Amino acid sequence: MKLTNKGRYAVMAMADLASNAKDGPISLTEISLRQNISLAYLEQIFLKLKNNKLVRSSRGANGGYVLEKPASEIKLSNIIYAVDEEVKTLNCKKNSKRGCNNKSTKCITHNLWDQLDQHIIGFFEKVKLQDLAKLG
Amino acid sequence: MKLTNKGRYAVMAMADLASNAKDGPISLTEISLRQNISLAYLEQIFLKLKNNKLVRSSRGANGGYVLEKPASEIKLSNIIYAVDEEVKTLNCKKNSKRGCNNKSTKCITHNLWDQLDQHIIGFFEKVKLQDLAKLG
DNA sequence: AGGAATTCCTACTATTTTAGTAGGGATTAA
DNA sequence: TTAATCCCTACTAAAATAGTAGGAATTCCT
Repeated sequence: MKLTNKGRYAVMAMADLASNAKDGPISLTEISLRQNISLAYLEQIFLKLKNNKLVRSSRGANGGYVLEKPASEIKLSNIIYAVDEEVKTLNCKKNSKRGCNNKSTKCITHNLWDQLDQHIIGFFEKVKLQDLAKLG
Repeated sequence: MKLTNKGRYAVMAMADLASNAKDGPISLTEISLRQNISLAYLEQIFLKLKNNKLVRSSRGANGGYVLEKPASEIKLSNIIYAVDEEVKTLNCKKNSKRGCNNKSTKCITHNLWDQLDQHIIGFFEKVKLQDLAKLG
């Protein structure tokens, strides 16, 4: 599973959005200052969040982002998935001669890693953005 | 959490040791062939496994490795820990000005990530090497 | 005694991934 | 018209990963 700073930043930023909700949209500049994440990096992250329909944007001055759905309906797995693309611990490389080639006894750990993935995904499926906002 | 190929190889190799146990020690050459992992890489891995008292070695011709303890007493977390050193998803960097500095509201995800670590560790704590050997 | 098999140990290196920067364009409110 | 903001792509530096290389030490076997 790719679980990096980018994923963490995304969760942080979304939690920020949720807990600082106001009338209009919230600009990345604000989030950048509050969460101490570089603006340019946030832009990249929000591009993906937007493409995954987790936030809605309005452009121009006073523009910014708002949650696309209520915080109670956004699962953390959605966020992680949006920015990290794959929610798998490790791919047993398809065309590699090394390691797992997914047949018979070669990769005894294959199933194990799959199970772990499910575990992690399950964890993030359970927690909603709303749950996090309470902590902030 | 650092959960890479090295960790997976380590688990594979240990499972191999467990399920191919015979009278004498098993050489890395054998494991290398069976599991399709380079010998030199296996050597590095087994150095760590040995330092962590998971295997015992005998040198020289006909040398090799045996499990230090019964497979029923070796937890996967022991193995992962031995080769990957840290079992944590992400460190909120101590001296970084970026991201979490672990005070107040800055890092709302800090606790979350800690919980996830516990989840993953718990997973690997439950499974014993013996459980894996059955699969192979 | 000598050769082959094996572990032991350290250092190096190529590749990939991550994290972040840079720069310019498009849009909108005031 | 200007400033703020989103939008988008490309680039880059640093870190981590995966693996190689090479030789030393040890032990078995003939």
